[in-house]
Amino acid sequence: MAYHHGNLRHALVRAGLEILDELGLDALTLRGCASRAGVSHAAPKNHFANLDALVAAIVAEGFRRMRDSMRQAMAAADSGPRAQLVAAAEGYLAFAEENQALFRLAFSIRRGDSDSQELRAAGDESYAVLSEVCAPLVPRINGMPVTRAAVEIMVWSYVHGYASLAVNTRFRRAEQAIGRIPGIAEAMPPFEIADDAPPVPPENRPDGHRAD
Amino acid sequence: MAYHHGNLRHALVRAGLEILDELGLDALTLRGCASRAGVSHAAPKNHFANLDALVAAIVAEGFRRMRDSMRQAMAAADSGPRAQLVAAAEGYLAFAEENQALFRLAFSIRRGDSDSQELRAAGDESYAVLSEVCAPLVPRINGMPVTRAAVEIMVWSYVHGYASLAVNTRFRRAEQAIGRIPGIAEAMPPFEIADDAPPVPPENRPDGHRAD
DNA sequence: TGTACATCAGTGAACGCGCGTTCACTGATGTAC
DNA sequence: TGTACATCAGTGAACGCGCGTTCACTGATGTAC
Repeated sequence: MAYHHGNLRHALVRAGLEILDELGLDALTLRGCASRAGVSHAAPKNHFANLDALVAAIVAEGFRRMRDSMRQAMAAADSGPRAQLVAAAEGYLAFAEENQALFRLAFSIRRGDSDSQELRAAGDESYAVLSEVCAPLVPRINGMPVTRAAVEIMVWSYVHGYASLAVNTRFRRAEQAIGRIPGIAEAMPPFEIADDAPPVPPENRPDGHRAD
Repeated sequence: MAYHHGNLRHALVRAGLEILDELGLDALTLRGCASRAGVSHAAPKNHFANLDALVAAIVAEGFRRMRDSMRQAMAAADSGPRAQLVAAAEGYLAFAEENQALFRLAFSIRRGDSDSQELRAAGDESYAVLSEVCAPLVPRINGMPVTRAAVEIMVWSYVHGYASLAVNTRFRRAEQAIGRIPGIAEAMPPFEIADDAPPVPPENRPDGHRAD
């Protein structure tokens, strides 16, 4: 390998993802990433100011993969709103199960105003999928109108909670007895679905993910 | 302070809880707990074989406090099954919000067959509350019968997901716009409630929390 | 087209830090007689 | 009731480890002329 790496920044993120996958969260260090990328342990300094910056880049890539996982499941499913909602949920869950350490990391780092542009954008892109599949849901609970944000939070809470428990606890036996993401298809949304609902344009979506 | 501490084990757990609360997860070390408990850093060895053992004891205490938080909310609520379910959910959420680092820790440590008896018991006690308030829910979704475990997982996923997102992300503005735990009262459970349902005896409860 | 030179992205040794752990020790406690 | 002694729960110094960070350096790259 040449003295100049070529794309060390990207290689470090890749190394970090591999380390998370193979060795877990505790093994994610600057030195470890550098070593796996085949450079000296001081080299990352040229691309990331500190470990937090590298972690942010890794998590951003995680959010993009999560988005891709949802999109992929959606592409393989029927095009109806309900099928798309279910598919997005299953993509979310699949990502969590296949990238456990990354999933945990993504939802345990402190997000703040100082987040990198990249991290914000990746998080938003992932959330946008959820928002999109929630769009056909009529924002009304038992006849009472609610906000779109409320609809999204309810769906997100359910899917995220299920994924989180699946990754962090051991209720697998019970899960197998009842099928994946029970109720998301038939019962979870107490919402009606307007099958011909137009998608909500991005600028009208609540930014629940970053709201505060 | 005497040479013999008296109840160093308990003091170390207490110290750990304080450290979590004040300094966060990263600051939770054997040395830190020892220091805060006012003993030398080698002293914990007499009570905990290693950091994991201390963490297990801390998390066990966390689960007991979580149980207490739910019980307390339930005691302050109406006695009807629906009110009790909502109260338990709010107790769960309140615990998560008031003990963020502890909540994260409790659901991020690897649980396994080697878990201490204390940790298992505490986790079960906490889960038992959830199981109890789910007991009046008729295990049927859209007319289709499901297992009790499925009911519990659906409710738990929703409540846990909401708590988890509230702690780990920033959707507070949206939350305030729609009220706490939206839908748990009116809509979350797609289950009928049998108001005169007898509580499920413990031995018949699925052990979803530790299922595998 | 070739040369000089500034800039960039690496190297590798060194540093200090806090961590868990070990170990010989010592003071306090409690029990046997 | 007093004494001997085993046991227990601490102390404090020392160790090695991996971490992030610093710093003088050097090899590679690309641009000006």
